[in-house]
Amino acid sequence: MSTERYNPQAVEPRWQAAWREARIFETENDDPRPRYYVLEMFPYPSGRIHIGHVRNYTMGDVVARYMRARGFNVLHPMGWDAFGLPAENAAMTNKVQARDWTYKNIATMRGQLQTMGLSLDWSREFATCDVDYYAQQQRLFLDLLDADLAYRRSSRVNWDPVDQTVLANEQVIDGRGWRSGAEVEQRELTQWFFRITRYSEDLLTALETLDRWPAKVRLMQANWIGRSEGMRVRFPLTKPTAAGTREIEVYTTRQDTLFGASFMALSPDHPLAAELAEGDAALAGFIAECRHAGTSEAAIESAEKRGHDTGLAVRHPFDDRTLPVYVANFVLMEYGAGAIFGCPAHDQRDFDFARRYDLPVTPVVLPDGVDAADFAITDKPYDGEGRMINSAFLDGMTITGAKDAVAERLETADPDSAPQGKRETNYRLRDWGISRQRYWGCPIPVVHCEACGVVPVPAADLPVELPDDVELDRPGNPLDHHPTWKHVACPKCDRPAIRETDTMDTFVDSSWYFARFTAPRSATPTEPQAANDWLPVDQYIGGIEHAILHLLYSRFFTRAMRLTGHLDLDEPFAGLFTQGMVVHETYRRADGAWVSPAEVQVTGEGTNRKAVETATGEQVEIGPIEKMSKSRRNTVDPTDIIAGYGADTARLFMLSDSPPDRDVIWTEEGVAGAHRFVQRVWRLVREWSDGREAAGPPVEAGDHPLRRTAHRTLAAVGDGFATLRFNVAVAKIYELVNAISAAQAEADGDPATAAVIDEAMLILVEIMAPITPHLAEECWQALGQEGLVATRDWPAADESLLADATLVLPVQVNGKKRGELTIDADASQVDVETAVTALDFVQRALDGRRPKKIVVVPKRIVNVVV
RNA sequence: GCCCCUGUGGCGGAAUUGGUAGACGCGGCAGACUCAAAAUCUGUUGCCUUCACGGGCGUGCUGGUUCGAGUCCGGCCAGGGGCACCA
Repeated sequence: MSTERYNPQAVEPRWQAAWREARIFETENDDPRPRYYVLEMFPYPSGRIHIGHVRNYTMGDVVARYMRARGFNVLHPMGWDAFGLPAENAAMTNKVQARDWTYKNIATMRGQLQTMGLSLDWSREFATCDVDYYAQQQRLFLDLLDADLAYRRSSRVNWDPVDQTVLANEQVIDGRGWRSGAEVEQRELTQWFFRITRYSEDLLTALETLDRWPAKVRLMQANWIGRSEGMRVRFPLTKPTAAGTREIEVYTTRQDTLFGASFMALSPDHPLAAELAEGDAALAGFIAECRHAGTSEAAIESAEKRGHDTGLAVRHPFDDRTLPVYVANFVLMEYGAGAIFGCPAHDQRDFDFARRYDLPVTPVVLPDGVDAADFAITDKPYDGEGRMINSAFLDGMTITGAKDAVAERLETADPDSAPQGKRETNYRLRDWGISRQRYWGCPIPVVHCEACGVVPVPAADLPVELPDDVELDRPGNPLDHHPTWKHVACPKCDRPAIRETDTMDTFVDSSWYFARFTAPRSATPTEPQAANDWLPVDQYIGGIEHAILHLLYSRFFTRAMRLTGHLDLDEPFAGLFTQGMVVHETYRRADGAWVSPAEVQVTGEGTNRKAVETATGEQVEIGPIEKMSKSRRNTVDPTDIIAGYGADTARLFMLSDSPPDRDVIWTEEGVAGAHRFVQRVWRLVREWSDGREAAGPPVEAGDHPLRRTAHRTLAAVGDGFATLRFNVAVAKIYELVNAISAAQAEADGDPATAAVIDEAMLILVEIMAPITPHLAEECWQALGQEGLVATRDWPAADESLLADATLVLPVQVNGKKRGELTIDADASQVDVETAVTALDFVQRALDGRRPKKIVVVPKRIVNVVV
């Protein structure tokens, strides 16, 4: 008798249709079961799904299917992050509309996702470029404006003079525009911002409540927010400037080192620097030079600490010294006070500056255990702990003590003058600039009127729709040079006015989509009840590359939506999982051209592995394993894999072996291995069901080790799914299959054993269903079961089978394993000690002496110390 | 420069969270079936030593805590990631 091979091409579409017809994945908001919201970061519709999507959505799908089996009303939606620059570029290159290109891609990718057999609620699907979606986003913008969380200000931006557009920092490569190649200028432009800094402290402290987030992501966000405690200190100038400036305010976190100060430095953008430059051509030149300096990483790293002496001086607050005032290229206007005092002995940057300009270096912190006479700062500043020296009333204090003492004194004003300083907490986090001079994004719904200023578009006039007929061939903002679009009547005074032509950063779109999924057709941005019921997302899954931007913006936006009454919670994602990338080795021809894996034949082992280009027979070099990318041509098309092996094989492979948060190396052998397992399970099930009659009529399941294995596997796999340790769950499933095969080989027609195998088979199929859902349905049917596995409740593991009646305990002598002890599971500590002492090898080791100690760890191990 | 993570067989990795290191898979080796191949099945597979029973070593290196360390602590080495003039 031969069993046909499992044919995924025929089987998978059939079950996908069955699920669709039964509408089992469409979720109702008023379902009485407890809720569970699983979400994977929605894709950008670039054209085709890639293998990273397959991994991401498979993980989410296993969680969704598992939680559904556990009795939850599961929300598992899908949508499209559909605005963005690639659509504009494609439109330009291919002479199509950005909209058409985007929706065509969405259709393609939806079809591809549907071949994966995902348990998605497609009835809630939307794209962020749907007018319905961005109309609601415009309402949110108006609410944020109202709440003073959105505002306009002038800001320095990267400006590409050829494309005539603002570029994000990520789009500036070595000081040049990534597309045009033109040298990027710093330009002062009026931009829209979201006031994320209002929540700096809250966004930081609330990280502690996110206990189901990776520690790494929380740490990255904490560093990004960058809280530091210090103080503002005012230094009086020895004489007022011509324009009447009398003092300089600085920010410092090291007020303890005040007695080590040897200079003051202003940012080139500091108002006082500008004031002085009016009468000082050399200074004006220096400032211009600073502004011109590159903003690329390399430029900053190699930039020397340089300054320009203004000739001014300030008085030290605690002694009668004066300090020279410089304008220095390394001081940022955006942070603190835009001015610092320099303490060269204890700060690398200040040290470099002092060496260059020959300023004094006075140590004021003495490391513990070092003699003051032996301590000198020679080639490196000291930034560690210690006690204060050379610091008058601070001498002998710790750094912390000195910080408090200085703050105390500076904050306490003389009766007839203002305090000289004030404690202040600063954050690295900046407000979020959302203006983009782009076409394919959500229009910012305001109008500029000469008489009335910035006027919000009235809610009744929303949405502000994007026009279809834009010219993308000209440089600059297509909305700005559209002939009619921007010309409107002022909503306030009805006189001719101009629409805002900037659109919103696409990160705004993805900052609230998870809330929209809870009521995707609502006429308001959310239905607060639905949002509050579903949110926070119980399990969010996506790439680590969004650790800061998307995840921080979403946390801010949730707070903003709470303030404006759209939902009532702070944290959008209760559980976060960051999955690793899919990587593949690279192949390169002698002429340097990359060759795709599909065009290569690899043979041999280890160092003898060779790759040959199939078409030419030419040997190609096997390069390092890298993230799949178009430029390296080391991508694998999921469509080919699914067409060749089936979705279940692709899904199984993605979850096998590699822990889900680590990178997985895509190999042909690995995929083939997963496919072999799919075939093996099918063969096992088919042969069993075909031969089942021979095993006799069903009887009570016998007491067979397979029963224990099956129930333990059931418990372990459920646990693996719940904790997203899919690779371990898969290994346990393999073990169960091995155990069933072995039991089957020995069963030999025994009806009691056959009944145990029957039970184990059903458990196997049910625990595999979340991973390989099509195979599971097919097996379920082959085993003569009714209905769909997809709608089955997760089977309950029999607790009594999870523990053994008899244990085999490892026995150590002096911490080294020397043998085993077989004993009843409920044996007492004394029983175990007695039994262990009687063992041959223990007797030999004791050699007549009494053991010094016997350590018995219940149900685990025994250690005899002699 | 600062901060963080990781290091286990030929490879991906597991280890009940301080308790039998190497589960499971890939690869290898040996065998069965076959005219042959594919597919499938069985056995074996950390290193050294021994005819064998057995013994020794072994989780990057090094020291420590402990009856017991892959797991905890100190120092070092290597690889990866984040931030980057943030005062």
